[in-house]
Amino acid sequence: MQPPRPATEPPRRTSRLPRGARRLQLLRAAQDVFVAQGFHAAAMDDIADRAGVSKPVLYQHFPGKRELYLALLEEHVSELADRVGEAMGGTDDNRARVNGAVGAYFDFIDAEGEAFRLVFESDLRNDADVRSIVDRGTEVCVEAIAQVIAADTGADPERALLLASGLTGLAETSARWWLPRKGTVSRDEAVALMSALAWRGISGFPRVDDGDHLAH
Amino acid sequence: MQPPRPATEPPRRTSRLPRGARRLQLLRAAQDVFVAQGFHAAAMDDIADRAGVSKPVLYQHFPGKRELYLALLEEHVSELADRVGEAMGGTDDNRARVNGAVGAYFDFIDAEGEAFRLVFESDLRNDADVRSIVDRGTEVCVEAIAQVIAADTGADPERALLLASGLTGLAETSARWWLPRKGTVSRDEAVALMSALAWRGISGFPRVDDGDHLAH
DNA sequence: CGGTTCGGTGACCCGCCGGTAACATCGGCG
DNA sequence: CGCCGATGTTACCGGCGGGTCACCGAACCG
Repeated sequence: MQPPRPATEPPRRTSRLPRGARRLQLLRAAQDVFVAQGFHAAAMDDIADRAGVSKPVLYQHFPGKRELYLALLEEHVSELADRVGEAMGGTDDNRARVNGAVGAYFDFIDAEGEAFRLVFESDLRNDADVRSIVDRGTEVCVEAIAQVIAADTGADPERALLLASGLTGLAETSARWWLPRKGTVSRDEAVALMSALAWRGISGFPRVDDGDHLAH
Repeated sequence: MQPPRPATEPPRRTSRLPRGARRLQLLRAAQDVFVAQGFHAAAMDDIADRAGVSKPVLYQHFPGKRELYLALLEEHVSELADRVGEAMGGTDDNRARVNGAVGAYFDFIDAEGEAFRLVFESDLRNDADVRSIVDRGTEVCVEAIAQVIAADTGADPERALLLASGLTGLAETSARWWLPRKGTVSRDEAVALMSALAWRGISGFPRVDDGDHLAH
């Protein structure tokens, strides 16, 4: 799993690294620690130790703990938003869109490193910047889906957004439920099942020319 | 050393209270502070201040910050689980069950005091006890729903649980999306819309006698 | 009216951890 | 070689906040 380490992995501590490489290594180490312990329980010393380096090095690359965290958060929020965006834009078949979007959530949550916990289980949601980044990410996903719903059912924007938010919740929550139970249901089967649920639900709102009688 | 206190100290503080009443008041104060600031940002002094009392009083009623938090968490997790349980047990009509369960999530999230944030946005999820309480709560909700699904569609337990978890996610996420937008869509309309989505989805899995071909 | 009790307080302790200053090396270059 | 500027390290500071101690005063009771 680890990238090809230089065979010169001696008993020595990490040899000196150029700035760029060190920075990436620190980001990886920080992600591991933040995911495993959360923001508050993670100490800067833990992160430095995990990178085989001392604390001041961290501060040579990042101005503070919060900023380090924000960088990682931003990265993974964008990742999810991109995947969902691709699922919406990559086809004209709405059934495939649903399948793709549900798959995007499952793959994001099943990704190596459990980075999704930074996004969905952040223990820094009180921080205004964190809240703003996370909320903006879900907003992007919800809006991408709502746009398709509005276009293909004629639902007014408010209701399309509400429906879309429900679908993202369906995908996110079922993926998180499934993750520790991967052994019993395969990824493809789970995605197929949840896509079927979502599709049967949303395809029940057919195209109309005025969107006023959806909720009966 | 210090001349007598500037006697201009205005009127008395809070009147004395019997133990039980004080305890309840402290719980209310703690909930307000924990909801507004999260566990980590909340200081015991904040909670005591809000109750118009000094910190040691807090420790006469609760052994520590964590325990105080756990008491509140437990309370609200049970509340949600009870509401969902009632929605499942209160009727035989599956359409009504869906409507009731979705309504339960909306009401829980729309409740005075925003206590739902303790459950769904806890910044102490790393704590083993917190995780256990929250997970157990969602498990109870998911199982209650899954049982009905399994009984009425013949789906095997694993898949019924997965479907049920998706439905809870749909309700929870859409309710949280709706909350700050109450002004534009009424509670009843939102519940009706999301119930319709969920019902169309789940009622597409009809009763069968062997549960093996649901996910095609 | 003296004393016991119980609700309540100001002041303090101390461990943890984010952040920093001062010092140590490695390696390239003229 | 001897300098210099990056890369790293050890050791420290400071404050925030959970938790505690010694004490106070109102009421109640005999």
